[in-house]
Amino acid sequence: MRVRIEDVAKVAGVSMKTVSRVLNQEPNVSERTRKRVQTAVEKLNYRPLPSARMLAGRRSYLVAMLFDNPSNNYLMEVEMGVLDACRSQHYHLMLSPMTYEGSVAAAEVESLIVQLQLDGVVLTPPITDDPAVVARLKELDIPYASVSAKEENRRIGVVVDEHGAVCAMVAHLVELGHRRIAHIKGHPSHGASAWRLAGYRDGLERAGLPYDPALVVDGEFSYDSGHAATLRLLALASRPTAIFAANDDMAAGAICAISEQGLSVPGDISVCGFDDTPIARQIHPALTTIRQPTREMGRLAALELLTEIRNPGSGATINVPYALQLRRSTGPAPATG
Amino acid sequence: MRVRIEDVAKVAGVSMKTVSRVLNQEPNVSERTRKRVQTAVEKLNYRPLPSARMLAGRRSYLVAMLFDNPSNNYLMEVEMGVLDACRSQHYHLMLSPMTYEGSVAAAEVESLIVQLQLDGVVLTPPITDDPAVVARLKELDIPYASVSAKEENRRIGVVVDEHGAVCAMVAHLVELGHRRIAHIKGHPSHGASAWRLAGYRDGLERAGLPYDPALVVDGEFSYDSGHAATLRLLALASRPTAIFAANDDMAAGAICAISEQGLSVPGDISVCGFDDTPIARQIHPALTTIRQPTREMGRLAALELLTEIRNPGSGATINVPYALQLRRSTGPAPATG
DNA sequence: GTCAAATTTGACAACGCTGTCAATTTGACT
DNA sequence: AGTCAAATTGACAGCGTTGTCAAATTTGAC
Repeated sequence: MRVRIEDVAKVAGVSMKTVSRVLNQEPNVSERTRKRVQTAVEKLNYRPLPSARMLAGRRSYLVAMLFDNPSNNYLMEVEMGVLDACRSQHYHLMLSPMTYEGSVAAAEVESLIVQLQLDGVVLTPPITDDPAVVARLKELDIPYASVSAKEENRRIGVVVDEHGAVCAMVAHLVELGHRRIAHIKGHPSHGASAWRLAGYRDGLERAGLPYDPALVVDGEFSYDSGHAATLRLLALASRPTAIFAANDDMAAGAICAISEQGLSVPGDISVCGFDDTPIARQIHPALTTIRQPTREMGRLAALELLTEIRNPGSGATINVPYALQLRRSTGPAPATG
Repeated sequence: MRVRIEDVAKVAGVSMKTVSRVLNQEPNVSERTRKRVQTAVEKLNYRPLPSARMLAGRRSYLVAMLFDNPSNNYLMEVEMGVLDACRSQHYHLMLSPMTYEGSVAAAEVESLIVQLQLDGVVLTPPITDDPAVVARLKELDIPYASVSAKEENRRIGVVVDEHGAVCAMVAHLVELGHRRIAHIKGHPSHGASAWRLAGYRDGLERAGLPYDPALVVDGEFSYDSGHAATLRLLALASRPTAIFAANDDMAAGAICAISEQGLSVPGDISVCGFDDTPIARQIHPALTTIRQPTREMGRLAALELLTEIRNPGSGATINVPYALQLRRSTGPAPATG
């Protein structure tokens, strides 16, 4: 038989309304009762029936996550985090894949929000920085949180100090003796691309190394683009001894291209990436990269969104730490070129 | 202000219940009243509120997808397919990650279904073959569809002819001149592991090759397990010239292990996998493997589920085609050993 | 024209939850 | 101890629809 809020109330020895308060994180519940209610909820494995809440409240208790598939892995991790946050607050998640085409996207968002009466939205890159979508969201005055948004679009959400992370990575390469460090840029529409490039430049500057435009080539976050970019770098008169790719996929492509040319990693050229996706550990040599706590980021972004929904104005942007993952793809610079 | 069923009733000059009857195509309404009600509905542009119907009626228009993260990629693809199907039928999807621990899982499933009044469930491997979960689902008499379930658990859902696919792969290796073909098994709890092993054996038999147990080693679908298994194979007195791994991750591990031992792929040993995950194209050499239309499978499974929900007894199991993806990791067998 | 059976209709109570507002408890200060 | 405001809790009335069951109407056989 279905467990109702009334049953939980009985077990906890309080009124239905108090249980409702705990479930919805409303204020004015003593810590002691809150605990008791939570225990009862868990014991009975209670979950509020969505339709009843929607009908009684005027909210939908629904949050959507908008995405335009940058990478299955990344997305799934963020999604798990968001899911986690939603479950802990008895919210539900709607997934909405979008074909990112400017105005179309904005219209799609609007119909989603209006028809489902969404309480809020989680944005993932690159939609975080789609001006049309962001503008529409603001017009509709609906709370939204973003994961790794550019500074100007960032009001509520979560970011990592990508700039600092890249500086640290460059410092690591410099320490290994590298002086000619190349960079493969990410897709221009992702905010991350700019941050990572900026981090690269500042990293060089801090190490007192010159910035050489010839060593910076275009990529678009895909394996193939990394492969192609690397071939261009290898064709240079004076080759780099290290390559920092703006993500792991491109770094993997780079390693492949280098091997194909009969050179070794890290013997001849060191390679490093960004993201620490599974591929980083599944190529040979394993990739030195930067790990973001992707799942945790999804969780925190959703948590902030729910906070904002509950209490407009109280959502914030959270900074989460990065971590350098040193593996076998980086090593001392070769004797001299 | 929202138009309610009461307003329609007033305009049509009948009771709310009669309006409800017309709306739900129930019998026992005279043609004359039906017309009048329909006119009123159109005039007021009335749409019943979903949450109110759900609460009063007993359907939730909610479907859940249960999973225990076998692979982010696989899952995301299936999920997108399921999502697609749900959207097309105005159903909604609940995601439910599960920690797969026998009895715990079954209890969790039950509370999910009962508490949310789910109309149906989509099962993904390995949960498809969890006896406790499947049994509970049957007891609750709730429709469920599974993706790639073992034969005995398969009532509604979608499968590919994995057996045939593996036979075809073995035939491909034989054609290249391979005679000593090894197999790295998958995780024993996945139904797929058994199918793939059986396909391997039958493939050998069809080619008139002997089955040598020494060439079949345990794995568990992970990169590392593939790596370790390969080292065991390479240590054999008489090495295989080809390795068929039960999935791509293990095949990637195998290629890495082979390179580490100073051997070349496919020069010394050919390697092939199963699934055609992104990694297949992101390692060097690119992996020969078998592609399943994962996304489409999710879509079809969900579609069958919805069919079954709407019309009990009408759901079926659908067979989808596989496709051999020939890439660089397989080549002619070496001159002789 | 009558009466029972079949058909059509309606009144009203759920459905499970939250909002409102009043009742009770707590605790800081006389 | 006594007072009063603030914090905490609870009673109860909806939210918009459908299910149940009884009432009203129509039908058809005699």
